[in-house]
Amino acid sequence: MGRSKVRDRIVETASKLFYKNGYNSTGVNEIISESGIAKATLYNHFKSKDDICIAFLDFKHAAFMEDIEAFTKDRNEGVDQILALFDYLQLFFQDSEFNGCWGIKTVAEIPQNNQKIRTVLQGQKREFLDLIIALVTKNLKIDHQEEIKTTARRIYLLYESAVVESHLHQNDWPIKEAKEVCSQIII
Amino acid sequence: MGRSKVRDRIVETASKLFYKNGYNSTGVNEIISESGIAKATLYNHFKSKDDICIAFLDFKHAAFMEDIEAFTKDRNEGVDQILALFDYLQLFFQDSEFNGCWGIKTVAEIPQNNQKIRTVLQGQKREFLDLIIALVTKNLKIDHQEEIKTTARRIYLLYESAVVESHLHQNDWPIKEAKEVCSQIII
DNA sequence: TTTTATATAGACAGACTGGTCTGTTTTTTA
DNA sequence: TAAAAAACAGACCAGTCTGTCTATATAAAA
Repeated sequence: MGRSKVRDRIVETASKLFYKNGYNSTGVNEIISESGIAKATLYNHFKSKDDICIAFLDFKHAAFMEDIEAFTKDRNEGVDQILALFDYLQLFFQDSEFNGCWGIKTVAEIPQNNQKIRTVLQGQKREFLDLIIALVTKNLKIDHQEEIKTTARRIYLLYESAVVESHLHQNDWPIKEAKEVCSQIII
Repeated sequence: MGRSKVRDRIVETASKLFYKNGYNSTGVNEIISESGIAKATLYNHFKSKDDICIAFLDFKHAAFMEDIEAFTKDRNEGVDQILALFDYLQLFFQDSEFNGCWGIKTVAEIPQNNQKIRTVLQGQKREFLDLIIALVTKNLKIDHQEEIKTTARRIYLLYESAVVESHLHQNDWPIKEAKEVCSQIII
């Protein structure tokens, strides 16, 4: 998707800064000085800071989906592939750059009326839910479509709370507990 | 705790605006015009906007703890009092003023380095967890202290995800699913 | 080589922010 | 009634922010 080298560098730099310091705490001047490009160049590629925000969300989401898909695929088929979600999160948590859920935090920062960014995030979470649905379908022997969906939703909720709460409490007990509840659900 | 009528009015107005429109989107000028007080008066009661933020968090938290304690107490002893947490949330969700978790959203808005507000929120979540521990102790016949804590933490996680995700998806399925998983845990 | 597109640096506009200060008026207390 | 405390209005300050603009340099395409 990278339409140009310069554009990629902007998105990568902005993503790093947005995730580390927050959307509102990161000014466009910081983005341009950090990525070593001119302001006019930035506004040549993005019509507004909000547009960079969407590119940031897309960038993080795409990397996340790719990573987690690869990570789960490496496990033995069955419940392991589902529980791997929480092992992935555990690694993510231990990373020094872990800073919670970029999506939820970013949406919390933007004004209420900015529906576009909200919609983008909803779509991404929906995609993540679909990934879990695929995992459940493949790894658990469940007949009813409705039960698959329900199970996936519950795993999704557990995962999401594990991200947010491990970040908030600066401790990995939410990840461990969420994984444990998950295993109770799927076994 | 209301040290004065004026102070109370400031906190109530600021809380309403912070919760509805967000912390950064609400300026002190808006707070003073909405509450009909002078700017000097505001800065006579609070040394900075951050201080108003803490008062806001305290105000919302105190009301929440009081409400949820009263709400659960009204149910029959046993699992009902625990599941009532999610019924309370369902009512909260249906309220036109529902706007997610004020704490998580506010902390997401403030700069990384503002440790004070983070610490306040952690303390409040810890208090909420203690409330759940008390509920579990009272209503479930669990002997081991460690198992009580573990159970409470899991209920806490389910509740938190239900708040955040029902808000994000603008739908109450997270509340229903969280409640269902909770009942599986405690029965 | 000339043209065209895209990069550069950085000044600038204009709106908005949190917070201070002066001076006046009202309310409470003694 | 006199004194003290706390409210008022609002100008003002210093700084931040996004986004625009000018003018120049570079690199690719014709």
